[in-house]
Amino acid sequence: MGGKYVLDDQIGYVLRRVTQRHLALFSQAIPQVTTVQFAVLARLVELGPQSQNHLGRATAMDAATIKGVVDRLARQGMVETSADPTDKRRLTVTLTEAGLALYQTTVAEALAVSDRTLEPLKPQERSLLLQLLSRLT
Amino acid sequence: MGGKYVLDDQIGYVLRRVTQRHLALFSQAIPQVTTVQFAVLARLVELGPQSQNHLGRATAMDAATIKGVVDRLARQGMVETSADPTDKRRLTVTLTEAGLALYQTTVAEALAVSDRTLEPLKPQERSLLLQLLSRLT
DNA sequence: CCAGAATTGTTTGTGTACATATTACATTGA
DNA sequence: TCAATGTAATATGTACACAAACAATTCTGG
Repeated sequence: MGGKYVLDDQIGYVLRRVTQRHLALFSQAIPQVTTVQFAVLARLVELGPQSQNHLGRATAMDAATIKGVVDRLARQGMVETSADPTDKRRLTVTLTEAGLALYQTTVAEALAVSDRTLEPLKPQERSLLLQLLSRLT
Repeated sequence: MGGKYVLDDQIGYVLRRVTQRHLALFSQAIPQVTTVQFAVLARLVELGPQSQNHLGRATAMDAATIKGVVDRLARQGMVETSADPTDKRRLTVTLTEAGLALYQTTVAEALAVSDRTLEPLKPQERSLLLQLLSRLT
C-alpha cells in the first residue's frame, strides 16, 4: 500500500484547478481588477489607510508582491501613496474616491462570484468546505 | 440580507492562502522542481511522450504556460523535445533518464508533502475535502 | 480538389508570487 | 548614546498563468 501517486488526487493539483476556475469566473464578472487587487481594496475599506508592507501582510502577500499590486492599482487611480511623516521608511496607501466607488459598485458581484465558484455544492457542503480549507492555512 | 463581504471567508482568498502553504511545503521538501514541473513529470511517466500542447491540457496549462514549463525542464535535462514526423506542427516531449530518475527518487516525498498539507485534518476529513474540492473543477 | 476552418506552437504583454540583496530608517539595550 | 538588531521599501531574477496575435501546418466540407 502506501499509495500510488495519482496527480488528479493530489491536493496541490486540485487547488490549482479550482483556483483557475475561480479566477476565470471573477475576471468575467469584474474585468476592472484582479482577485488580488480586489482583496487589497476590500482591506483598505475595512482597515483604512495602511503602510504598504502592512497591507501586504493583511492580504497574504510579501513585500515584493504587494508593491506590484499597489503600483498597478495606483496607475489605475484606485489608491494613492504618500510618505508617512512619523516614520520615513513607511509608504502609506490610501483608497481614492474612485477606488471606493469601484469597490462599492462591484462588491455584490464579488460575493456572487464566490457563490458561483461554490455552485456545485449544497449550502451545507459550502460552509463545510470553507471550514476545512481554513484549517489548512 | 445577503451577507457582508468578509475577505477571510471568500473561497478565492482561502484557496490562495492554502496554496501558498502547500507550495512552501513542496519547495522545502523537493527544491529541484516546482509543483507544476513535477506534475508534468508525473504525467509523462503516466502517459509516455506527448505533444507539448496535449501535455499542457493533461496538466491544466494553456499553450503559453506549458511552453515555459517544458523549456525550463528541458534546460535542466529532465525532458527532451523532438519533431513529430507525422505532423510537422507537433513538438513531442519525452522524459529523459534523468527526469525519470528524479521522479522516482522524489515521488514518495511528493506524496508526503500532500499529506503534510492536509495534516491538520483527520483522515476522514481529508478525503471529504478532496471530494468537495474536485467537484469545483 | 481546394478554400476555409481548426490546430500547434511561438511571441509579447500583463499580473501574481517569492527569494534575495540593498538602502534607509527605527528601536533597543547595555 | 550608540552599536546591534529589526523593519520598510525597492530592485532583480525566476517561475507560473493567461490573453491576444501570429505563422505554419493539417483537416474538412462542398
